[in-house]
Amino acid sequence: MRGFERSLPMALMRARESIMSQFRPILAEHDLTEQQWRVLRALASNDKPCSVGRIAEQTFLLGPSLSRMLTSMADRGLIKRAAHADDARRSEVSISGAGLDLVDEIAPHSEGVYQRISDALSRKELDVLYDLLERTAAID
Amino acid sequence: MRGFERSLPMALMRARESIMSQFRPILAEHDLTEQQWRVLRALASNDKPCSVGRIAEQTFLLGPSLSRMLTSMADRGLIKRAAHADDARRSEVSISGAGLDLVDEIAPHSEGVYQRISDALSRKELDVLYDLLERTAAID
DNA sequence: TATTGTTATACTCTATAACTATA
DNA sequence: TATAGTTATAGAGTATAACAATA
Repeated sequence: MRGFERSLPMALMRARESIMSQFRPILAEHDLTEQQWRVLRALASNDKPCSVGRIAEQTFLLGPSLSRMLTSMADRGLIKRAAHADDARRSEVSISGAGLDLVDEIAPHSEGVYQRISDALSRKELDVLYDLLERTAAID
Repeated sequence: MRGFERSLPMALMRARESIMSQFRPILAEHDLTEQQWRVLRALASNDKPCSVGRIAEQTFLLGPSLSRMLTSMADRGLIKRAAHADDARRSEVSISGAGLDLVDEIAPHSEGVYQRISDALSRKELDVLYDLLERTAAID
C-alpha cells in the first residue's frame, strides 16, 4: 500500500485544510458552519431557484441534513422556499437579500485567501490544477 | 465573489468525493469510518510509534475526537498504546498486527481505485497534481 | 507555568429507514 | 409505483473548556 504522503485523498485534504483553516474563523464570526456556507455559496452562484435535490448534489450534503439546515437557514432569513409551479412535491429554494448581503460581507475575506493562493501559484498553474481536479472528479 | 465552480475548496472537495465515494463502501464493510482509516493509514506509514499529538496533526483530527477513537481502536485491537520512555505525559501509539492485517486486506481495493485514477491521469499529470497540492497545502 | 493528553458537554453532520404527498 | 422531500433515530465528529499528570 502506498505511503500516506502519496495518498491522493490525503493530499487533497491537506490542500483543502490549508485553505479552510484560514477561512473557518471568518465563517465562525458569522455563525456559519462550513456546510451552511456551501449551501449559501451554491445558491448565490445559481441565478435561478433550484430544488433541494440539486443543492444536495452541488454541496455533497445528504437530504436529511440539508432539509434541516434549510429550515434553520430559512428561520434565519438567509434563504427562501417556494412551491414549484408544476410539481407540488418539489421546493424552489433561493437565497434571500439577507443571504446575499452575508455572502457579500464575507467575500472580501475570501478574496484575501485567494490572494495568498495567487502568490503561491501562477495563473497558469492554477488553471492546470483546476483542470486536473475536474478530471479527477469526473472519474467513474 | 467568484463562482462556485471556480472555488478551490469545492474543486478539491469534488475531486476527493469522487475518490472517497468509491472507497467508503469498502471501509464500511470493515466497520471503519473515514477518520479511523486515516488514523490506521498514518500509523501504518509511520514505522515508529508516535505521539497522539503527532497523529492529530497528520490526520487533521482534534485531540478529544482522536483520544476517544484511539480508545475504541485499542479495544478493537487495531492499535497499541505504550508509555513514553522519557516523558510520562506522552503516549506512544503504534499499529498492531491485526491493524496491519486490516490495512493489507483493504489495500488491494485501494489499488483498484488508483488504477482508475491512472487511467484518467498520466504519471506526469499525477506528479504535477501532487506538486500543486503540496504547494497549496504549504500556503501560510 | 507550559505541555500532553483525557474527560465533559453541546452541537452539528452522517447515515439509514420510515413516512408524507405528490406524480 | 416511483419520486421529492421531510421526519425519526442512532451514532460519530467538531469544537471549546476544564481537568489531571507531568515537565
